[in-house]
Amino acid sequence: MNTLAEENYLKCIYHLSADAGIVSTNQIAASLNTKASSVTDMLKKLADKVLINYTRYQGVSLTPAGEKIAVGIIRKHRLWEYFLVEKLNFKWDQVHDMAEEMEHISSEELIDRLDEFMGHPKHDPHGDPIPDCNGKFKSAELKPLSTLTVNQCGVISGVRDHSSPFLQYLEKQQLTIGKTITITDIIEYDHSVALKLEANKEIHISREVANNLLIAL
Amino acid sequence: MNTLAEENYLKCIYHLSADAGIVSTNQIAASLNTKASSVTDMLKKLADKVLINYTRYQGVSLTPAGEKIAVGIIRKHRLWEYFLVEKLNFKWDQVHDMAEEMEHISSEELIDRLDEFMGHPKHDPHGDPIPDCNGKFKSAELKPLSTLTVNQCGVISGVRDHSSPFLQYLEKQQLTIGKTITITDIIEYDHSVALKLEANKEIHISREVANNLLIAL
DNA sequence: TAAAAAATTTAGACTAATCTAAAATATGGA
DNA sequence: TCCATATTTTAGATTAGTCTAAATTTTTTA
Repeated sequence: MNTLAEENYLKCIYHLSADAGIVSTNQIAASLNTKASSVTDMLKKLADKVLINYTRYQGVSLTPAGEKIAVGIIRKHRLWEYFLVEKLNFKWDQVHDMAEEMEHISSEELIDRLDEFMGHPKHDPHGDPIPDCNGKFKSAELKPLSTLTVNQCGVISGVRDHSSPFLQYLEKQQLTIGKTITITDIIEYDHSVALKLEANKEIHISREVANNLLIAL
Repeated sequence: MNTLAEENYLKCIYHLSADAGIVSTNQIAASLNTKASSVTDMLKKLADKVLINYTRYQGVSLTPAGEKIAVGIIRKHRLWEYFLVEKLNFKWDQVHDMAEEMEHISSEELIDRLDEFMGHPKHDPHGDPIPDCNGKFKSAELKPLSTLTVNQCGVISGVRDHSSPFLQYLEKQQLTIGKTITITDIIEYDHSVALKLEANKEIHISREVANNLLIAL
């Protein structure tokens, strides 16, 4: 079908274009830890396969065919993450690298059966939505915690940073998916945030943490 | 660690040396559907890494390090096959190609947790023994059904041919792992075998089938 | 709006894994 | 034991993906 490298480029372009629409060569190079010249080579190949729209110097976007492949890989990634956490008892900060390998197992039937085995979960352990077998999914309207105001209340529903250190920090602070929080104070000076957890526990987080925590109102 | 190709060569050499001890370049080429010259190149690389014992024109065997890697891959393959059949309800003739991909997922912790999740199974769906996390396993003393004599009785415990058509045929004849059979007749003319299944059902199989069915006495 | 800076592409080279064709070595039968 | 045949290795080429360095194009800014 497609090579490992091709799949990784498509997935990367998909994620980057969520923010930007059109994605630049340098963005891809930075995201994949490779060089811009390598990216250019691959873009030509993907354009030949009609998986991306590409004109020299003008950046790229996915074609419908390319997007379909990317979403399929993301579906696999998130289902395997769910499996690793729910069935094999891994922590949410341990599963990313394993899922990064498992997302390239090719069988569609395998992933559909895995989906069924787990009861068609709607979200992965980090709160990201899992596309269904047709690639459909709706991403909830989430806002960074940093955009809330005092007394606003919401449910932790996602993260913008998937790194282990960040996830471990959240775990320690009990700031995990599904928890309800209420903003009690916002410090003008450094934009840090004080908030109340369910058991009335008060905690205080930096602006950066608040920026990377996504809340459903 | 090691590349996909290296892992496949090591696994292949492991399987071939079960019969022969020392394995020839041509045997490997035939088994991997590649050319002898490609095999020679890879053998040099594996010898440099001290994963095989290799002298030009003299065939190869695995070093302890090479065998350890091969057994690790086989452990993964068989555990994933067990998972696919027991948890995702695939048939025993459907799982080989998927496991062929999954055996290269690198995490040791993943495979150990999978092993635990499934209750440390001792055999895969085809009756092959699953090495434990130290690479230890004992293969039962199995004999091809074709070597039994009239009135001998035993339990179907393995197959020598893992191809879908053979496994599907066995399934249809209810000749599956764990079934007890008794030889009722051996036809001199073509060495075909008549046998009795548990429910006193009588069936008749060719010499070739009898050769590929492994029995524990 | 033109020069400087940044981004991108091209050119040429490298590695891993493969191939074909030719050369070298081993083996088995007369 | 020697030759024909089979097996294996070498030589040289190819493809995918990557790299560095140089050239080109775009963007910024003065």
